[in-house]
Amino acid sequence: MSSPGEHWISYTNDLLAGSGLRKSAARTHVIELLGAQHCALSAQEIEHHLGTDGHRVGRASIYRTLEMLVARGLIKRIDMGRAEASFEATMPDGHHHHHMVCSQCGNVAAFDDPQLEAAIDAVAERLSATVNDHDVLLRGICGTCAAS
Amino acid sequence: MSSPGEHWISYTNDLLAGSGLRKSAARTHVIELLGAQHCALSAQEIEHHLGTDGHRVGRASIYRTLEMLVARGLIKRIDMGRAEASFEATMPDGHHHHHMVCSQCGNVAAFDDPQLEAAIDAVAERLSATVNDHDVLLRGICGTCAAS
DNA sequence: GAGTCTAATGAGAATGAGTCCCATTAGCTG
DNA sequence: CAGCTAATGGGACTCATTCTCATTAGACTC
Ligand SMILES: [Mn+2]
Ligand SMILES: [Mn+2]
Ligand SMILES: [Zn+2]
Ligand SMILES: [Zn+2]
Repeated sequence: MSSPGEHWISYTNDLLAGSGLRKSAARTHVIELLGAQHCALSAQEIEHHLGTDGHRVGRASIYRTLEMLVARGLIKRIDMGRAEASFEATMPDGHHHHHMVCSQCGNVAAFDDPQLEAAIDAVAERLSATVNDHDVLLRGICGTCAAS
Repeated sequence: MSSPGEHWISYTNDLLAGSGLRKSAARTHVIELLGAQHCALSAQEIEHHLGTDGHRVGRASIYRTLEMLVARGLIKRIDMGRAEASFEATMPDGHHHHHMVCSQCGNVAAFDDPQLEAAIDAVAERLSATVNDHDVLLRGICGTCAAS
């Protein structure tokens, strides 16, 4: 059984293998951690998770890897209104989700909505400009906070 | 002739007048600058504009004013992927626009799309959570950059 | 396997947006 | 005008992110 995350990991490794990049433990660990996630992680969370897993990686290397992956479109930087940015794998088929942040507890929920995607494509069509990426962030009250 | 910005300024001043806040030059200048804008400004841009206009205001007061206005829903904090956040007036009738950033030159264009708003309302309906705000950011190539 | 070249690493310094502190200024009320 | 205290602003501080640079370690040759 190969999860979508494992698919992304091998896809990413294959892509990087043929790019003149040397193999490195630091990069491998960051990529495998990102691939194991179902939602975004911040640089700090990555540093902490890797440390806990016994695969400590220098902060500079984490940021360098993230920058490199963003530049190649393999991950996406996501800003959720917090102090630090988050990063998540981008599926090669373009499939993705967006986020809703609870303004009370800060909890983040992912959602996937084809009709919203269609609406955004339509907007891009209406504006006569080339749109190649978009962010959507909803803010509101999550279920847990609503029941209080 | 009263522009929408002037309307926002008086609306804001009226609202603040009946809130136990003292009148202050610093706050007044920030509010008038924001009201004169048709799109978002960063704290740094505000500091610079006010300095140029001969109305220098301390950085701390600028941030305090922005925080206060955000807390009362009079302005909105907008993150456009840059290092600093931007802020723009929120019209009392809820009317607003979103932004498209050129990934080449960084230029920002505002757009207003009722159909997109309807689509977002529909998403909020589908998720069974209370959604009370949203951000949308498009990234792409602007007209100027496309012609190069 | 040793030698060479240089990409990659990581500790720590540097940067910079935003926050905090606190002595001073200036609205407001009587 | 006096007294009270909200508001100001210079500058210290925080903390995410970037930069520096001496060291490590892939990859390729012999
Ligand atoms: Mn989408
Ligand atoms: Mn909208
Ligand atoms: Zn919540
Ligand atoms: Zn452009």
